Amino acid sequence: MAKTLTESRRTRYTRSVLQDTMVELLREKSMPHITVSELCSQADVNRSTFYAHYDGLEDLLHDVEGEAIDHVSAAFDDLLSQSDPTDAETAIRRICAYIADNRSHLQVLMSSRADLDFQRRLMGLLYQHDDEIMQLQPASNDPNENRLRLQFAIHGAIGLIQYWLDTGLEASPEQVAQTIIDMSMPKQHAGL
Amino acid sequence: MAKTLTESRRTRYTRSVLQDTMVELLREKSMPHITVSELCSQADVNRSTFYAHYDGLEDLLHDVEGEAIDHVSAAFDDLLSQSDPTDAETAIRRICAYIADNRSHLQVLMSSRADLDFQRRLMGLLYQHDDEIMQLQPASNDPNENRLRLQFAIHGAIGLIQYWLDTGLEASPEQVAQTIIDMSMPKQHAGL
DNA sequence: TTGCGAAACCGACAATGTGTTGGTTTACTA
DNA sequence: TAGTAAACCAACACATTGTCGGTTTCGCAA
Repeated sequence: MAKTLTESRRTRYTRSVLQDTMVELLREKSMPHITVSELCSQADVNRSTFYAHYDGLEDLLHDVEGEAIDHVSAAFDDLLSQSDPTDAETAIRRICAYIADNRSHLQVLMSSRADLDFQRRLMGLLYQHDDEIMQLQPASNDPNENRLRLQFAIHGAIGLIQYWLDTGLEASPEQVAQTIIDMSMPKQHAGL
Repeated sequence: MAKTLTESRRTRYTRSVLQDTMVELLREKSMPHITVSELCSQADVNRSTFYAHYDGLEDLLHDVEGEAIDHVSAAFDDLLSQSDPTDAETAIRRICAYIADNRSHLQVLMSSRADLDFQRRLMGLLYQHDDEIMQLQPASNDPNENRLRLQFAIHGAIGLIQYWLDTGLEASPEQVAQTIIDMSMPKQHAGL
């Protein structure tokens, strides 16, 4: 959120309408094809009012994403605190279950219609827990190698989840979780 | 390319200037912040002329990507025909070497400044060779599981390469290739 | 080499979207 | 219930977009 406006019932309602409309529009078309005018008209909010709240469409989207990120982050911390800190596998399974439960918003934000910002921020979240992910892999003597593997694992996991959401969650959460776990553990090799 | 125009020295030149300018601009700013006007001014090409060749900026970008895809695809087929068809690992190593050699264009097209189209088309290319990739993995009885693993592997590989390009190719091609190979082979598990 | 035709240039057009502003109306809240 | 902040409204200057009809330039082929 860019513009700071007093927090009241009315402002909260207006913001929420704008946010919801943004998500609705993102179900139909991709970001660059959405205009402020059309959003306001569909949200039944005056265009001036929109600019009183946000700098532009990206700003609004960022706000929507932020809210989702907060939810995910909270769920994350929650799940990780519950499970044995050494048990990364359980955490992954729970995360997949969480995604399945909250598909509606995530489906839109993870799709290619929105920014890449959400994916980026999600990756940032995963980086904060990189030690748990590393745990799935055999420690390498070369720290660079670990970084490359982490990249592969995070992109792979997010890509897989995106595919999962795009295909209407055909696969079960357990199946997805297991795939992530299996694939995050590389085949051992003799080294270069 | 949308508009069909006779192939002549002049048209080829104009197209190439427009394409090059697009890539230049993409080095500075992302797609939605580029305008037709600015592109034409920088390319020193009349705006009408631009519209004689392309429907819009996306169209032009698509053209640029198409050319790159053609190159990559050709290199792909070339590499695969040279190497033992059962030897996927060698092919991956050669692909990484190819990327390192042609970094300049790929660096831009793979970045988040451009479309996601290029990534998508690149994935499509990989799908055509899914059997080679599958080869790296233990066959599963469940075809769905194979699909999920393929998703993970492809997204992981592309994400890793993107990271590699973004960080100015710090790692060596061999290192990247080896990481892809290692990570595409999942840890065995007892099944669900 | 020259001349024809296609392509590039030029200026202008309506249409659409963007931010911003000053003034009015509505509704929460103290 | 009165005051204030937020929402509405109308209008603005500005930029960009596609699309014209007309002119100039260039290159290929006779």
